Amino acid sequence: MGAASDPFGRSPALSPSPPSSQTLSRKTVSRRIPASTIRRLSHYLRSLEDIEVEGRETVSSEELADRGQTTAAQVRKDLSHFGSFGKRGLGYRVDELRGRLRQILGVDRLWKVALIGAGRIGSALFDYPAFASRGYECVAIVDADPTKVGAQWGVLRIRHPDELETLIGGLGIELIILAVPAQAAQQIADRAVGVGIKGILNFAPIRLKVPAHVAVEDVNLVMQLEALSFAITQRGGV
Amino acid sequence: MGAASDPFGRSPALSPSPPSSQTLSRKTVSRRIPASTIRRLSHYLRSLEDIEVEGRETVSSEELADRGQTTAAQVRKDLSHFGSFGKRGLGYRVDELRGRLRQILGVDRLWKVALIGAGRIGSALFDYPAFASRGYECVAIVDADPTKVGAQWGVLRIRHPDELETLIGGLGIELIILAVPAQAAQQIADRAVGVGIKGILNFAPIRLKVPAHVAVEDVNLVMQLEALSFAITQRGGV
DNA sequence: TTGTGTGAATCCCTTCACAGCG
DNA sequence: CGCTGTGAAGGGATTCACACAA
Repeated sequence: MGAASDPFGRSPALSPSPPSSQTLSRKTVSRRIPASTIRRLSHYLRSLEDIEVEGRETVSSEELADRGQTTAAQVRKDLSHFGSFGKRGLGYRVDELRGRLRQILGVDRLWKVALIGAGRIGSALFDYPAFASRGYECVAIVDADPTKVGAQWGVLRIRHPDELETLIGGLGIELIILAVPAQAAQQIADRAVGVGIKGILNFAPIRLKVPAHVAVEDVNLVMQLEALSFAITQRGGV
Repeated sequence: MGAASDPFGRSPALSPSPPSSQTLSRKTVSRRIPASTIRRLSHYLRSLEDIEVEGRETVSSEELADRGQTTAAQVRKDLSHFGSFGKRGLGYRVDELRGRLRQILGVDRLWKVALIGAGRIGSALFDYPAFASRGYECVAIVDADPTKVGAQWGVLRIRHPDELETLIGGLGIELIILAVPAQAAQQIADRAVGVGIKGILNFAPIRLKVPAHVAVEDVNLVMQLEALSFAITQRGGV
């Protein structure tokens, strides 16, 4: 199974396998990081960017907590997994913490992404500004529909699935966004894994089977809608 | 804060407020259901539909577990929150369990949904077959862009945000899909809450502030991409 | 005998509370 | 004095193990 992701609800924690030496100058990242911590780090990063725009230079764990619907203790505990970034009595330097979080989350570099599936979802995601702003760059588009193959999207031309391996290998693609029908998803994933893909953002409503070194994040909007209708239904009596 | 959702990482459990009498003939649903249980129920439902297509009449907790990347004990525990649906020595009747799950998740009826924001994401979601198959029907589209207002999408015409309250009230809309820019999201949410909306599927990367009786589910693709790059980055040493 | 339903045990995440540094 | 960093406590969710029903 994929390392990241909650294929749904499982995965209590991500294990950053080898503590390994690394750019991050911190206390040998403690073995197991809760998946929820990572999600929160992502929010802290966003908050820090907002705060930076507001011109502030330091933040307290409490303010970060308020903006993220957590507690100050949780913020500190989350950060403590990776080191000590704050100054007692003062708080955190906004720009410094932002940089640290970018390192930790791995968004201090460019990621080459392939978009597999140029349907409705695919087209919404292609060139999605939020992705680009975090260094995720779509460098290939693949679709099986013969009427789409060859079409020009921005600077890219839609490729035939036969070219999948060539594209991934040739362009140094590490992540794929899988936005194909459920029946096709596993097969595409297998092929991508075969040529060394490292992570999959999966929109197909199935749990992909991939080796442990491949990370998978599932996007399941129906599930989320069902979580809403459950909450609403339970609440009211019927 | 909204009842459902994990504005990110928090919300360990959803509380089905009043145990209340209800259609479901089960042992007065035990006070607190883990959010992860609900996510899994959603998967079980999907698996059951697949199994039904395959023509099987019963399933064991073990098979359900295999298809959903959980354990048999977890499946039984999840279901036990709502009653005893299986037969010892046999398993679960596929059609019966499917019906129960549909009741529990609240998808045994139609939900009227408004799509707020007719941009890339909105257009990908409009008429999304997976939504319709679960009884979520889009009955209104709203967008602030003057060049879009009035445009015809299928049987619907895009409406001006001024009409938001009228539409929600007049059409009996209970859920909104919020696919507008971050700056506009809170304001729209407030207005929708003001006219009695019950749930929000939120694509804006902010934590909406809503009263406790309103459910919110956040969709945050950047966060998921960051979870991938974190997992990948940690794994390899750099 | 098979596979469910469930208390008990375990594990992990969050919260608490405070020592300690700036 | 203020606010971080963190061991310890607490609370939930998952896993275990088995009694029991079909």
